[in-house]
Amino acid sequence: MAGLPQLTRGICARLANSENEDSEELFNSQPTLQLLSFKKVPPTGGGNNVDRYRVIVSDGEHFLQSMLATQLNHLVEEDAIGKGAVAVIEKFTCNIVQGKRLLIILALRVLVKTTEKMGSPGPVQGRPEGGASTPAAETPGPSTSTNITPAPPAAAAAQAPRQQTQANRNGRAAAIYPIESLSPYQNHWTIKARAMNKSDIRTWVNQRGEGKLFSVTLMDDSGEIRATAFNAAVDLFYDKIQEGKVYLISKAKVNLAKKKFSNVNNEYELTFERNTEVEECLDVTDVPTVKFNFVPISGLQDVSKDATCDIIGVVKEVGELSTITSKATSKVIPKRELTVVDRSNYAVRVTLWGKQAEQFEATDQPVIAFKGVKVGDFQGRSLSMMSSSSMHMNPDIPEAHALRGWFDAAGSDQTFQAHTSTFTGGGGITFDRAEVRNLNEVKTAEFGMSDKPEYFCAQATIMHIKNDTISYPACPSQGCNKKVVELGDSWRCEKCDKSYPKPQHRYMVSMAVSDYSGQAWFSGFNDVGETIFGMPADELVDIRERDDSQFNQVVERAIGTTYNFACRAKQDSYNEATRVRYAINRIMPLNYREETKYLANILTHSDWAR
DNA sequence: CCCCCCCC
Repeated sequence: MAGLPQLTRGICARLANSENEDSEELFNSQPTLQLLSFKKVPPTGGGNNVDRYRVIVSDGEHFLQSMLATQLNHLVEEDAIGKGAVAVIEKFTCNIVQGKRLLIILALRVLVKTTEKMGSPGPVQGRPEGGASTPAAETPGPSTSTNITPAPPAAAAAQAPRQQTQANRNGRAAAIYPIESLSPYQNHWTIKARAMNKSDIRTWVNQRGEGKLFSVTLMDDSGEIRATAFNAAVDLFYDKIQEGKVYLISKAKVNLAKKKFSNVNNEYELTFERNTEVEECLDVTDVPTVKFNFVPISGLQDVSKDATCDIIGVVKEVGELSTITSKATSKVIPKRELTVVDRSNYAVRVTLWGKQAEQFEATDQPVIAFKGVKVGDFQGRSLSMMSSSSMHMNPDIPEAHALRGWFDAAGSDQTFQAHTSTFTGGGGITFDRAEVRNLNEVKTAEFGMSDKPEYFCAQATIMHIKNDTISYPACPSQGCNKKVVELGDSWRCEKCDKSYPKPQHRYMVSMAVSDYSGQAWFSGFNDVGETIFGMPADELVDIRERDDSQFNQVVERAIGTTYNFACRAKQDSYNEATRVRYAINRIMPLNYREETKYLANILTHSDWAR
């Protein structure tokens, strides 16, 4: 084996049995190992959507499972490391996965690439007693201290007090661990992370007592973790930690995160304690600012209620500042609604609360990225800011620039589809190909003949629009939609018990639609009118009053377009006659890319293709 | 150790 470096014999067994050996000497050693095999592991869904590499490492005697930290993936992808490579593992940590120690490789340096397997490693067997007395690794690294677990006597006594100075004295940077490597099983770490989303100080009072807390999300290029400080730790760290700055943080407690309370993508969370060390770091290279995982607004229908998501869009409208009274606490809370649109041609309402609602100012329809906003089902889909959400106006990211360009060029003239609510709490709010019926079938299969409404989808073309009444004058107060009556020079809403100088017209459209099998009359409300006419009802009413032929043109233009519909069929009695009426729950312009994909898929899988 | 995030 001449010419090949020495492997750090025995290290695999020590690591495999290291639960009783939480010694910094072991964890700070830099063993030389051979990388025997690589396997790409697809994302599990829980984490960030990145492939990972499982690597079998060998010390010549035993082999051991390990994972590459994702920031090292490029080494595999660029073929810098591969089967047989011998490397110094410069930094690593261990997690316990299904009762087994799993080595996580955080940094490595390749010594030599060879295909020759060194030694004849076998599996680590049993749990040799006295693991701590196995010979130390050949290349001990700098030591830092442990703060909880008693390490084997020799190591612990000598090193405990040396915590902070060690790194400086060696003239080496402190060993920085990526956030993704943090786990409760390992406590010698320092992270270098940007503080994002610092909350206000909140107080609580409950049966178990009272206190105060604040929390902050810490982020580096490997991931993010939520950190919380309670009581005395609030005084220690609240002022020190500032939004957007980068800190070296160590000795915080790592706990399992309670997933249902967090939208931060980490299994764990940190608690700042009295002895936690937080030091601002001025070298902020490679510490990202914010990470987004944007969902198109059209895609919100597939995000479940109460989940959080990231959205980026143009603020089409800024609502007035208003207030609501919380039912639970009867507190009065300021709120403001933004209407945000994106290139999916959907609009969604985002609610800001409290100070943020009061202080919101936007000139000129800015692009805003929202991180961690909560998805609600009001009017189909709505979004709401939470304390852990953040809002980033005109962020300097490609998505924002692309949106700006699109909106300024074309988007501002567009009409946007809204997520619409279900009327009865049943299905039928989304277009679903599995639910598509041809119109002949709809009319003959006794759809909607029962007492309950029934739902179906259709792909059909507008053939005719009843144009005598296409809209009604509605109450302008948000969400009321009630018809108002003209009284003198004002318009009265019975429901709101208020008069308004002007109504807001809302569409109520009846149209004949047709597919290859037949024709049916569908009716739709405001969103349907806006989709087919491409303008709000007020505008079309205005056109009609000014110029009837121009109005007819607008209506004519809507004829002949094909849409995907989600409909509700329901029995209805009118003038003593019972018939079935078809209401449009959702109308979707055809997405030809999607339609083509669907058809191509049918062709590929049909008998004709064989 | 919080875990509320509101209303239509």
